[in-house]
Amino acid sequence: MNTLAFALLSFLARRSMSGYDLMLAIQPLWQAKHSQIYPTLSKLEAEGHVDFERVLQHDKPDKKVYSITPKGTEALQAWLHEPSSDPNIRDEMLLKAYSLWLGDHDAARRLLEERIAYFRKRLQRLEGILDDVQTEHHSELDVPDILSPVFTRVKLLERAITTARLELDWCYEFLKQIEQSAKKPR
Amino acid sequence: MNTLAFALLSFLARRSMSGYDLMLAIQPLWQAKHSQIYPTLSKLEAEGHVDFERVLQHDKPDKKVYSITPKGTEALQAWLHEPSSDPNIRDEMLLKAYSLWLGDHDAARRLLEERIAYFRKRLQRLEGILDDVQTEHHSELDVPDILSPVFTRVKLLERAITTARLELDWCYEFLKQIEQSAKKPR
DNA sequence: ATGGTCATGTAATTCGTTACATGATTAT
DNA sequence: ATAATCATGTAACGAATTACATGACCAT
Repeated sequence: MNTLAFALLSFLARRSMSGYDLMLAIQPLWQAKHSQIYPTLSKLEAEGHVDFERVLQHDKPDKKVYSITPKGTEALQAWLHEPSSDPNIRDEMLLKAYSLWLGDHDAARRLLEERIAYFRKRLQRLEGILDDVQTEHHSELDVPDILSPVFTRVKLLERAITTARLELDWCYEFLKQIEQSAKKPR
Repeated sequence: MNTLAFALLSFLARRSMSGYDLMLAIQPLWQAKHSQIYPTLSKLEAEGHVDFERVLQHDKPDKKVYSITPKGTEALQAWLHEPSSDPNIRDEMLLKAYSLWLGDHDAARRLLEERIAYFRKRLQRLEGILDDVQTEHHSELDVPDILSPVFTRVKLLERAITTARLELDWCYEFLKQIEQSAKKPR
């Protein structure tokens, strides 16, 4: 079982859903296309880690609703005890920022503005989700309880929001310095 | 040309070095193993984006020192103007944190302590490098100048340091909440 | 009509990791 | 002796993206 398989189990442990739902839900934590998710679900099913029920829909296409099995839950719990591999960040923008000295102020500006747009959108989405979760489960969140699925979810949402804000701040400051640098006579 | 190829050009644009040196230097910005770097360098050489000189060493094995060509610099500059793909983060630890509600306090503790150790080490390394760069180029950094390779490098180092500190803070707070949660009778 | 969402799959290709291979020097 | 660093490469495998394929429903 690879990390994607455990990622799918992580979501199915919270609620049963279709491959399509998983594809959408999984994105913030582990990006994968449907072409990778469907075969992985088949494997998990063959191994007995998940099972599924065919749900017929009149307006939309039929779907397979997957659920985690006891065996799947055990595998997921065992995985929690294993050491994790180092975080892996691949960001083309950072690579370009590193070589901006070879470019012009215009390229620099566009590079950062693109990324600012991306993080603004992301921030809004994340803040909306956190808001929903907090109003829906206000009572549960007074006291930290790791054994609550809501608590761990909120922890990750908060983290995503703080990092997004930080990324935005970095972009804004860099952009400001680019404008300063552009105005300076050389 | 893929992103790795541009990553290699980004480093060679600053100074000529061997595939081995590139393998070490590239890690903070784009992780790649030597088995991927050597063939990519061969391709870049075949395309005329880089060339190399064989340097004989008496104490160590001989090496090929690669340099970027004018064609390579042009390709790199053109790449700066292209839109960047979204950042891609793969972090097993976050996935496990999301499912910690299924585990025990001990698994949670170990998960975070592992990550704390990782970021402490990383922070130290980054702060050391930034220190060296700043003392070596103090005068250049008074006024922001994007067209200076030192400036863009410092920007990325600062960013890496801030995010590492943030990650650490998040881990510490989470760990504290885990201890609180463990003490509470259920 | 044109494009978007819902829904599931396979095939081809590229990217990335692990393993195989070699060999000298230096430190513990 | 044993492991680590320097140095370069190939082969096999697994992971991930892109493209191919189908089809209904809904909004503009």
